[in-house]
Amino acid sequence: MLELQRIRNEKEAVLEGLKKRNIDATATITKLLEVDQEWRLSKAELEGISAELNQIAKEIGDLFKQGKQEEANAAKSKTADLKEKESTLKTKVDGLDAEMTQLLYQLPNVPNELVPAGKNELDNITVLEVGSKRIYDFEAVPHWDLAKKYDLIDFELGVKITGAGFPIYKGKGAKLQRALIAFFLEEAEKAGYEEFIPPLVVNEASGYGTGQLPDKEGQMYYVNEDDLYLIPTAEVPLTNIYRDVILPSEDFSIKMTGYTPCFRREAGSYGKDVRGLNRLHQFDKVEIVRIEHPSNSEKALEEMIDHVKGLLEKLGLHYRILRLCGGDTGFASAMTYDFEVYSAAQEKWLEVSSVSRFDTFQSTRLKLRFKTADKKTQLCHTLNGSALALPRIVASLLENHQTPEGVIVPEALRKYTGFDIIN
RNA sequence: GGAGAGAUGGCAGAGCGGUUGAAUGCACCGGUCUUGAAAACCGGCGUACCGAGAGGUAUCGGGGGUUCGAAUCCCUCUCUCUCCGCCA
Repeated sequence: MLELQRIRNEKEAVLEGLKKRNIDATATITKLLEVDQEWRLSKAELEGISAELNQIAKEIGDLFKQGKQEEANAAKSKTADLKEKESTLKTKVDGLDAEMTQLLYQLPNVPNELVPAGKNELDNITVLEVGSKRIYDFEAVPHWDLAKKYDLIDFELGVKITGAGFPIYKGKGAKLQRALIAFFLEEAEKAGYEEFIPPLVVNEASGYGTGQLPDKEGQMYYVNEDDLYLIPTAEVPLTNIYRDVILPSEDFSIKMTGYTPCFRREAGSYGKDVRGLNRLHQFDKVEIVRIEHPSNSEKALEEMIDHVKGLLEKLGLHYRILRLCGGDTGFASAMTYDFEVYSAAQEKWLEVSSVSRFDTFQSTRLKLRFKTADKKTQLCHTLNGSALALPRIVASLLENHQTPEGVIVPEALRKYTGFDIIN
């Protein structure tokens, strides 16, 4: 959620920034400022009346103490009118307040100055490409066929047990999952991230905290009986650890990591994009989350990017990094870098990681703050990234490391898998 | 699932319907003392919003009610704890 203060003070800059998302927020913001203006006036009036009532109540108390019953009772009669006004104004102020919140929820984050304007993925900027497309001297096979050939993943069996999008990993396929998770966690630990194992279901407040609610309500699985949501990413429980927290000093840098399964309804997906491991309802992911002083979030983002680069390089994957354009940047994000690995077999780039800085967009909702040296409270910045999500990494590994003899396991992974080839 | 108890400031823990935004202790910050530290003593110490400021308002789990006045009374929801049952 954008800070109201910022919209008041930098209206033009906010509008200009949102244009990069192809959003003309003029109407919303004009309305918002109107409501805000009225809210402030009404609130001032309300508080004046409350003050008056408080004053009278105090006087009545004193009169009773002095035994002046009659005067006290006389004073009581003065309040009826004020109470009536107070009640009306209270309703009005609450209504305006709710209206502002509603309007604020509609506004996405303002993109960072580096974010290019643009509509969709075509406008993203490739900032780096490492490696080159592999040339095959045989027909490259897509991962879903490889998974079948080597009996690694059974998609049909998953349909039987649960439904489409819930694959069953078996044998070396299962072990590869476990190896990747261990590898990613250990790399994160080496980079200074503390490991957490959070709950896989969260309450409503947590959903609002990181911005999944109310924007993406339909994307999460919902447990009606207990009013809980299955997490779509470890970002939700990990970041919410710091909901309603005021860090005691401005000297902090919180680095968390966690492996969790992730659950996404993916309503609206269809066709080729969902083939094989490309899009699942349940998948595994190691997430990295950071909570930073505003002055450090730029550096933190760089570090996270370097971390993900390191992972992909250790896995021997050819990849590129995109700086997403305004239109492709997520609702809550101020700037997002996507990592994509090229799949020759599918003849397309697969998104394997997304690293974002949210600035104060999440911490506004989370009420995540820190104390400055002069004892003021100030909002923290939050960031997060996948490091990494498994399915498309598995797809990439299978497709890019395939040989006629089998799939070669990257060196870095072997100590976790215990085997060096899948055949 | 059944029965009971409870929810107050960073923590612990008082609180009669009327200067209680809230005693007290601990923690924390500043100071005095000390060569330094500890101890002792003095002072400070929640959050949010409105306001240029003075100041005002709200907040004792959430919501509603009674009252001139609610942390204190009533209703309701949520959560926590204890015991019993069930179970990994």
